Amino acid sequence: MPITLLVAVPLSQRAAAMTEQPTIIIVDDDAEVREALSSLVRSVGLQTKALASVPEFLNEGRPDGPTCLVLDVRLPGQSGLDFQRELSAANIHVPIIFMTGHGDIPMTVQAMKGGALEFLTKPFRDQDLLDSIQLGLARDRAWLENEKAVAALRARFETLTPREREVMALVVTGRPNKQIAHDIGISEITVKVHRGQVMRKMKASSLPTLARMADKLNLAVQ
Amino acid sequence: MPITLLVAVPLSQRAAAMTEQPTIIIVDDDAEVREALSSLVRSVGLQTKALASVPEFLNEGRPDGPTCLVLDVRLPGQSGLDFQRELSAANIHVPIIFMTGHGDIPMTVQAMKGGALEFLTKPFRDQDLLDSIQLGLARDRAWLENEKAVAALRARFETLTPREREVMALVVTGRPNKQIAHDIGISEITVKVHRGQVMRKMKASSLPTLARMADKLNLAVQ
DNA sequence: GCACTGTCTAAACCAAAGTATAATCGCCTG
DNA sequence: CAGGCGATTATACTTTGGTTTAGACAGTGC
Repeated sequence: MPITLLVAVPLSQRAAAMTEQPTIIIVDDDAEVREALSSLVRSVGLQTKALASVPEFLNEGRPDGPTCLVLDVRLPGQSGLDFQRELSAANIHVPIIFMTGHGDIPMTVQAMKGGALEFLTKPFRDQDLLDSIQLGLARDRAWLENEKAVAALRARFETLTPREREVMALVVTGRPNKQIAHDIGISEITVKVHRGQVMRKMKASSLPTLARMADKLNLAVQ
Repeated sequence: MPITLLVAVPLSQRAAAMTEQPTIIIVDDDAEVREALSSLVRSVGLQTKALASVPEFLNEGRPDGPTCLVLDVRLPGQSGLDFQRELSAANIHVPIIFMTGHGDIPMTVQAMKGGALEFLTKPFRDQDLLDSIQLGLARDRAWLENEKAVAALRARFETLTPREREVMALVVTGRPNKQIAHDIGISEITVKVHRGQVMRKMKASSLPTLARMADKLNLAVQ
């Protein structure tokens, strides 16, 4: 039986503490608009970072706390949609709210398909933007929380030796020790030893718990 | 310990055989457009049903096989977006492709947020529609397959007696028999009997398998 | 009343899981 | 080369899990 271990490696570096303050990043090439939006967002008690272009975002570094991007689709250099694609390709997950003065439907469709939270046409009501921002932050908080949990799991999984990983992959399918031993050609007692180690290292209190951890890690036997 | 069983009841009646032929439902009030689209879709070997209005859809009854809706957003009576909301509220899951001659961005955003697959502006290229339809069918097939599996699980779960469900809910948390017995105030051996029954009735070959079934059923102990 | 279902329990086992101790072997590193 | 780690195994036990057989009791429906 050929056994392969598949572990999802979610390249995101955004797994961060939940205690951090939320940050709203506003990107618009028009300084006046930037300032107005920034002021609006600050008026509801949220921390903002106003930028004129996209490269600044990557240079500035990403905040650790819950984040929401407010982007003009038409930006100098790279368009907002290109940037969205780029973030997506780099596996960087941030809720994006697009704004546009002269957008069209295909552009809107592309943005929404790409996972945009909202696509506002200027002029829009302040409250619409603020509502979207709150929704974006809520989603990002949930996402960060999940990401944090998965990262913790992965860290534990990485402390497993190759053999332990192999045994774990089979254990979570529900195969009995005897069968696992036969599958990988070792004795049953050795399987038990590895299995015990896996439970301890993964901090799993029960078999169903371990199975759910494996599922979250996309651990699979093929 | 207060124990509650939560079972998701997915009101959809669309769990059907995978062997059914796909059907594309085209709704447009313009008979010429309807015929042209219908002909286009049939030209690639797909079965179509052309309708002039939305109520017809519900009267006609829904096809059992993979389905994709092609809707003009502006329809006589109820708008396409209203209809989308209605389907969603009724928990009827069908991929929807919208078409429009005079749409705007807010309308597009609403449709996409509502889960629309595509939002095409007339005139569009035939191939764009056909591509979207194929994508819609693929998604619907996957959805139907999953729905079918969950329905089968639910059917088995419903053969369980109240006590068996209670025991199952605790078993899948990983609690040992002795604790479960204490939790619900019966003897350990009775728990074992119920547990065995649960495994047989649910056709679960192992504990992790049973746990995954419970997860799919949204079975929870609170 | 009678059959039936659901629930509960016990005795008697057998199989599987889990733990502790101890020992062997290969490999790599300081 | 000594020490550590990973992997392997054995012995010896304890604890759980799981099945079978058999009996008891309450409530439902015919």
